[in-house]
Amino acid sequence: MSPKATDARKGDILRAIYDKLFSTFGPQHWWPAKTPFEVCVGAILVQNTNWQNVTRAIENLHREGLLEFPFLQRISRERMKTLIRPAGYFNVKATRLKNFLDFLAQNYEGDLKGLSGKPWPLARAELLSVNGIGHETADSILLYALNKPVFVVDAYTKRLLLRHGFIEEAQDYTSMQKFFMTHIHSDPVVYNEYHALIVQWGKRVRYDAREGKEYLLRDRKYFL
DNA sequence: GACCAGGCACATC
DNA sequence: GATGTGCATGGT
Repeated sequence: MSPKATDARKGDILRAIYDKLFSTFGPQHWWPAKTPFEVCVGAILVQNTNWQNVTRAIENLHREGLLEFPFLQRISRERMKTLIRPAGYFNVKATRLKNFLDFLAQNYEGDLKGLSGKPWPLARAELLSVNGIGHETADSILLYALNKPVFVVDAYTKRLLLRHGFIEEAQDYTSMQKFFMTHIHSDPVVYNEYHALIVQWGKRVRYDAREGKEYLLRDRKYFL
């Protein structure tokens, strides 16, 4: 894309990519969780880890009946570590989960509705103040647990923006998020689907430098 | 055995 | 402010 592409043009391309991804991969039905609380737990456990490992940890918690705030909040750090072990980084993630649970307990009596009732920029700032919750985790919670119109940026998102020439070099999280949120109308349903589709894109699509095109891993057909 | 996967905080310069 | 490093499991 030419650096001089107008903002309107960039928006058009961004929407065209969405359409192509949706027609290729279909609705993603994110977040794969039963409750908003489970989304929060998953959002912390998935940090720098593949989702399959997280599902093992979630299953452990579910089997023990711990996927509800009052029960999870009560268990020891050691038991937490044992149960979430398959998600990797279990020492740091146990601490981060505890930090999040303490935050919920101290400010909202363990009820996500209290957090959800606040304007999302405020809720976002509060989440970011929790040690172990960074931009992506906070935004995943806001979008996928609380249904707020916040775009989630991840490593795949950055790759897509670079690949398609929307940006020329890596930019910080906030600017990449702003890019999507200024070009795609504010809608949690669309933001939900777009981010999930970008993750599919990252997993299922590779770049052929010789052809300068992308192809689907499943059949090597060219794509985008 | 190397590399990767839906980050984040902290140390160091 | 930029860059480097530790954290850990399970699949390919």
